[in-house]
Amino acid sequence: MATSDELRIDAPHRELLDQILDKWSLSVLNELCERPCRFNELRRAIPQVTQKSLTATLRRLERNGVIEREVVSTRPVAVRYRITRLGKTLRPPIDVLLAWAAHHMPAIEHARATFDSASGT
Amino acid sequence: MATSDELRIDAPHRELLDQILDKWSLSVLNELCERPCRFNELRRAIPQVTQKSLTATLRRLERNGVIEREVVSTRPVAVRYRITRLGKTLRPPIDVLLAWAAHHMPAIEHARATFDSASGT
DNA sequence: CAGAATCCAATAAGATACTG
DNA sequence: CAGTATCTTATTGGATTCTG
Repeated sequence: MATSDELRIDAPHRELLDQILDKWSLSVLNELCERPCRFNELRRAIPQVTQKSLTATLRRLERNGVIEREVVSTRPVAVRYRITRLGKTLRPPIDVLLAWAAHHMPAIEHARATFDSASGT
Repeated sequence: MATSDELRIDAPHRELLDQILDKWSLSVLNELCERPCRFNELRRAIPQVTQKSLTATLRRLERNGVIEREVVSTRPVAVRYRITRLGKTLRPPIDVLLAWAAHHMPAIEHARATFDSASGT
């Protein structure tokens, strides 16, 4: 039993995971799990991300309640992003995922090579 | 200790997770974890996916070694997709993820509502 | 510093038609 | 049945400029 509907992936769940597991979110969450960061700190920590994409990612994560944005009114302004309590609960799932990736990476690279050579020939 | 580099998300890992956790992969893997499926069975099981996206998703998953494609040469041909041994190891990470989503969905919807009303005003 | 605005190129997604 | 091919249309991503 529990084979058929143990896990239904309905649209809301898919959409949610899409928003939290996208290209840059994992890196951002990973940074913010370690310490609060300012905008340009994050840019430096994740060099490949553009300012535009980083902004979009931060907004999305904030909207979903996993990070929060605090404006420190100095001159010039400082903005500090930090992980929320809800966001912290994401750590175990993400860890499991990264552990999976790290562990199986060799097998996957082998599979890719096999696939590519089979197609390329 | 173990705060700073406990988890580095390097490019290969990010790319890998991108390929396996994308919009349709979770649904496809979920179906194939339960039983082998033919192409059109998958289409019916995941009604929103287009034929084009499903084909792309299946190729990508096959390339990464988590599913395999078997052609049964009847007339007309049948194609059977099934999960591989490697693919089965994805189940626990995915389960953890879906459990997280299911459990925290209410909190997230609340966060979204709060965020949206704060912006909209 | 922390973005918003804009423009443009590249890519992805949808719809349709066709094939072994 | 299980796709491929093609065309068109969003949607994304990068680069650049500007601002409180």
